Amino acid sequence: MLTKEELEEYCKTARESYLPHISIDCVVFGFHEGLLKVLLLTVKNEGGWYLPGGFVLKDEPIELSANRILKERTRLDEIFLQQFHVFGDPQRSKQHFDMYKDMLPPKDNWFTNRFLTIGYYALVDFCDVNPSPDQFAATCSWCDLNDLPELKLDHALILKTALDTLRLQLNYQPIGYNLMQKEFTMPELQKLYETILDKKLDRRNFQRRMLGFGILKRSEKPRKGGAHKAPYLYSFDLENYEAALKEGFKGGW
Amino acid sequence: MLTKEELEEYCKTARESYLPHISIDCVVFGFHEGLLKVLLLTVKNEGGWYLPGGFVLKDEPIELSANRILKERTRLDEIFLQQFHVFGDPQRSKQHFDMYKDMLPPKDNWFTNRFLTIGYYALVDFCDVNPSPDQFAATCSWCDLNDLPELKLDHALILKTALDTLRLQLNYQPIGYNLMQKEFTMPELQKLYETILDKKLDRRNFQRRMLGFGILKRSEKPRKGGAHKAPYLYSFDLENYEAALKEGFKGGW
DNA sequence: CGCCGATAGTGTATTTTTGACACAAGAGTA
DNA sequence: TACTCTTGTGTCAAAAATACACTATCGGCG
Repeated sequence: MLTKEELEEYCKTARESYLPHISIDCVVFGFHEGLLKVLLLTVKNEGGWYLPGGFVLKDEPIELSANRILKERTRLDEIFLQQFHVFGDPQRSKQHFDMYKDMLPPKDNWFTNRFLTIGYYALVDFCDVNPSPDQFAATCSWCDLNDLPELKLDHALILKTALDTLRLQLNYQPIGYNLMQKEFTMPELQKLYETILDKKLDRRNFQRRMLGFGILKRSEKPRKGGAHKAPYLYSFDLENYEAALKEGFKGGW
Repeated sequence: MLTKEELEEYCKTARESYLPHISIDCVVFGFHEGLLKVLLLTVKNEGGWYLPGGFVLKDEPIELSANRILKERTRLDEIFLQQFHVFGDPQRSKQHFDMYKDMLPPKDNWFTNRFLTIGYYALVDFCDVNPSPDQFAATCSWCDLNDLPELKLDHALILKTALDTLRLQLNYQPIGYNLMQKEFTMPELQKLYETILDKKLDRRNFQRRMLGFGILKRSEKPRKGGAHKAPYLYSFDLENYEAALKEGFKGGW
């Protein structure tokens, strides 16, 4: 929560720099140890969790806005970002900023405006990311999708919509490629599919089908270390992968 | 094109009523005689074709905006509308309204603002629609998708994106239901699928598969009149249809 | 009235893909 | 070396997709 002076300063800058009434919220997905994760923030001096979000500069393409916002708020840069929905309920942020309501007259107060928010989902390699909060955030951390805290605003809806989109686009977007590490085992990839689809898959049929797409390259050396049979390592054959995505992977899961 | 007085009046009303920097454009699809059609407008005293579009009232949910805009501009009401993409290039409308640029100072001039536009696609029963232009439009008419005029602004991109979305969502949205008349023949439905997918399908396999979904009811009486064997009439079994859509029709085309 | 052309309805053999399942192989551990 | 756990691979039956051919019925025409 901001002091009156901070609020005034912030609102002034915001009005000068950003398009009014428009925001962007990002759902950043990562995958680690068989679990889907989302990057969430908490705000200083305030309880509750938020998706990383921000505003659109007056002369900035929105794709770049989304990228910039993520970079500013989480230090992530040049990652896979995909617009998925606009949330335009006039009430969606109405009560939320009540705390600032009386500090400034409505016409000066950026936060009592109505905001449409454009939802983007992002896919990152969990291991590449070292979440670190920006000046406004107290914390920035990965949360397990199965164990989410309560989210502020309509961010739970945005998150759910992102997840539904992910599920629907699994055959048309490079989701595996962007969420997995460079090299991975077949069981790890299967776990990702199972998590996104929320459904158990048969190990052998999954492997047959995946290999059938012709988008995987098998590395010579298996991964050692576990107390079991060493699994082969795979990586995506980017050329074939992209060609296959244009058609979509046929068949359902 | 507006006179200076009309422009002043319009800008004043717009600033009072609408959210700035945000617009909505609608791609209205219809299907008639085996061809996909799109509803396009021309503007009075100006060449060129546009998608029907408009603005969001300050306190209006965007879904209602889209509905209202279509109603105002084309008299269509309560039709299937689906948000599909936001177009946010800062240049997308920059040059377009140059004709109004010098009539009013930039801060008063609604049209020299940057606009993000939210794309909606709409599906209507062609026969229900009697296109009629509103006060701003000179004409409002169906255009064949294979024979489109040149579109203003980035409306060609918006239209193409809508069409791509339609193709991807064919198995998840009630596209057939909303584009076909209440009763239709199997070859007519097949033609719709062929048109959207831009691909020939086998008559017999199409029929078997469609019937296999269990979403069609066959009417007792066939359609008479043509100089050929009378085809059966079908209609959608709405209950099964909606249940099936939740899962998605499995398999590709 | 019967034949023709065109379109619609239905069936069947073949191939491909899915789904279910079992066993062998390798790596660490006791 | 035997055991456990996990991964890799093969096989068979069922289901689905594909390719293709025949029959039925309408209106029109001689």
